[in-house]
Amino acid sequence: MNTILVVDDDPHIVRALAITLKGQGYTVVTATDGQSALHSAAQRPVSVMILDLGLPDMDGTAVISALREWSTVPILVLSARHGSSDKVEALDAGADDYITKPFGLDELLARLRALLRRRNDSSEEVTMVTTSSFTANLDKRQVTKSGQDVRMTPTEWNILDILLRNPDKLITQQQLLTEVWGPAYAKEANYLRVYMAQLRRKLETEPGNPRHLITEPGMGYRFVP
Amino acid sequence: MNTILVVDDDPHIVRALAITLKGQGYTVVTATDGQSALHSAAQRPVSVMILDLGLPDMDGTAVISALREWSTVPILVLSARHGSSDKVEALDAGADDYITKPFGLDELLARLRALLRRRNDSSEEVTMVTTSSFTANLDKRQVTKSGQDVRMTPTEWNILDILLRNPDKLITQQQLLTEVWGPAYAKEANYLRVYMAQLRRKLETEPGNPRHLITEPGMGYRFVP
DNA sequence: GCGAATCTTGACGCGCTCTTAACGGCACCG
DNA sequence: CGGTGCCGTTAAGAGCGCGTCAAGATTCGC
Repeated sequence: MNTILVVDDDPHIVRALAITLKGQGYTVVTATDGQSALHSAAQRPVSVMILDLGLPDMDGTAVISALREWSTVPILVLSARHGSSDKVEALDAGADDYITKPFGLDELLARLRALLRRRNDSSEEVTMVTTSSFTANLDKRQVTKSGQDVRMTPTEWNILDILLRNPDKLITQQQLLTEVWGPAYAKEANYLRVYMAQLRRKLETEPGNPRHLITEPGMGYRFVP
Repeated sequence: MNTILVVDDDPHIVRALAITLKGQGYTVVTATDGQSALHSAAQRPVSVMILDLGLPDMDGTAVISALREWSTVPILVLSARHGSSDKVEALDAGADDYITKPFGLDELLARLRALLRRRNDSSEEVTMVTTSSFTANLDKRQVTKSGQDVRMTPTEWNILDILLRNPDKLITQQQLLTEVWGPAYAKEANYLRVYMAQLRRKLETEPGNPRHLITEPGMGYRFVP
């Protein structure tokens, strides 16, 4: 779940924002001055920081600069000042977006979503699957068996990828054939038999007695970690 | 160098922006309607797209959606409409920022820098790569092999850069072609073969039997340190 | 405007992958 | 006990993808 750090010296605004954001399903952490904001950001992983520039203890751009020393968390700046020099200063200090008060809540939320979206698709989630006989890194498209890299052909990988991303779930033959070869091949169950045998030969310790790439007779296949 | 794609139906604005941006050292490409904007974006790699919502041929959000089908390039929206629903719509369609006209040029440039900064530092972590046969400094764009500097052409470097920044990760042919030549060249696998051979000749100790620039048949290439 | 470096494009041979067919084993059922 | 699907296995031909080379086109620096 995404955690939003809200920093504003006005407790009313903080509370109002917190309620709204929680209503959107975000986890919310708050701070009312620069020092505690930096401290909070260091305490736990934060997805986005919403920062008011008018803080009592330190200048807003100073907070941004300090945070940027060690963190790349997206910063959305709120400010009452409309002057463009303020905006330029904040943005060049390392902020990612800037809204002037008064602002529309829906606009704030939309900009928040934009920041979160970009953050999420740049931070690649590491998808690793390990079993007793092989290890697969779905991100790198790499499979190793007892320390050795296992070469996969495109078709082999396509099938394996689908199965590994759905552990314990039954994948019907039609699903596999449609995903890999296209809808026109939905009845060519032969292909699957050939390639499942190939995959087992490469990945199972005992290909004739598979433990992870399981056949469900009459239905399809299932990957069991 | 960063390439900015400017899209606006008013030629005056396009020219004014182009001059300003070129003055900042950016490479500028322009378009005056949605279709040609999408086409331009597909022709070459673009760092940021500046998009006016009031285009003659298609709705602004439609342009965003169409672009997001295959590209993650940051989009900065310009619009004359102040309504918050317009902003929400554009941002949720996939835009990254939204400025209403009239806007301050310095603010636009600052927001542009913010977008470029995030795009560039999202992948800048490892700058030195060493293998048994060559050493590369990704910051300085310098490669040495057994003490000797190796000259790289721009295209060669672009390819190498992507591979080196993703060690052990399989990069598909489409990814490479899209990043280096632009999405329009996604099927010109010939180019890759020529340039991979070139890179191997320059970097591998045994070009015919590569140890670091590995081909994954039917899929793409992989850099193995 | 000229020369050199770089990029684009086409052709060719080889190896690997995909496709396809045939056969045997197994379980279920009449 | 014989029949019928369904699955696993194997093998072989076809076709495609890759590496390689070379020549023409284009860009870039001087």
